[in-house]
Amino acid sequence: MQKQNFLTKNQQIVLDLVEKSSEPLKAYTILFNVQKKGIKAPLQVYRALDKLVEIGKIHKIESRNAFIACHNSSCQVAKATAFSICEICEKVTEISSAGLSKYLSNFKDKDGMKYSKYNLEFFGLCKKCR
Amino acid sequence: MQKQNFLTKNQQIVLDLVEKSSEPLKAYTILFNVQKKGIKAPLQVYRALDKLVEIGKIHKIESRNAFIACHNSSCQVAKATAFSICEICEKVTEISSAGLSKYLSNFKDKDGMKYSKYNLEFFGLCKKCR
DNA sequence: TTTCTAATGTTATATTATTACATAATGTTA
DNA sequence: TAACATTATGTAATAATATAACATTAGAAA
Ligand SMILES: [Zn+2]
Ligand SMILES: [Zn+2]
Ligand SMILES: [Zn+2]
Ligand SMILES: [Zn+2]
Repeated sequence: MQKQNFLTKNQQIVLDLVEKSSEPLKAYTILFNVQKKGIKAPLQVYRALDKLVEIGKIHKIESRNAFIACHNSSCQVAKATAFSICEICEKVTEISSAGLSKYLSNFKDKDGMKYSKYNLEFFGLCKKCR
Repeated sequence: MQKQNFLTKNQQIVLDLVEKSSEPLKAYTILFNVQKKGIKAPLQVYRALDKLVEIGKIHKIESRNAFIACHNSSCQVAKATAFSICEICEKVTEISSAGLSKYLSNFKDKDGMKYSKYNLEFFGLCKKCR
């Protein structure tokens, strides 16, 4: 096996695919596309995805059950994520706004809850689809 | 059938259950609990849920695949939602903050995307679980 | 009444995700 | 190195979530 800070074989295979993709990929789409690389079962994909999400290399778009590579060095290891999603073409973009992340990271609700993480998804129409 | 602004029988049955619940309910939990009322199939539940989400009576907690009744009159009919989620006890609370909703509704990204909707989920530990 | 639309009922199936268990690789420490 | 703990893997089976397809019915609209 490998050290913590390196990716294992399956993790690297999955990450390579997700990073090459211009759109969020679903778990079974990933599975289909990595079968030629020796990954045979859903669980192998899900395990790799779990780890990659945990270390912030990819993010899950919850409303789409799909995964996208992180292209935002300032997203604090999967703890603070924001995306824009076009409801027509389904294009997803990771939002990188210092103002937004600062605002949300500092947000306190009235119940005194202590937040360690957030995920924000904006929906609308992208430039092309308007 | 009934007029648009009234709920149909199945919609009302599902809404009643979700409103009575102190926690988000999953679709199949709902199904199980409304079978005595005559709802027999998943699709009947999903159709009711879809409509109730559409009109803002309930919200879907995307990260949990679960549904919660709206307790926030100011949430613009399912267009602007924010929740806090305790990662230990799984308690979910709808956040009702004028400042937050104003900030997010006015948020513009650099790609010039026009947003019509957002969903925000905060994760952390609630008072009790800290 | 006729026609249209939205909701319903029902069956089957698709999609997404996890449990369980056996094995192997690596890290840790004595 | 040997012993042990931890993490990753492989595999099969199954659970959980969600939708497709089609027939029917209730009400709205004209
Ligand atoms: Zn990121
Ligand atoms: Zn678009
Ligand atoms: Zn609400
Ligand atoms: Zn809690």
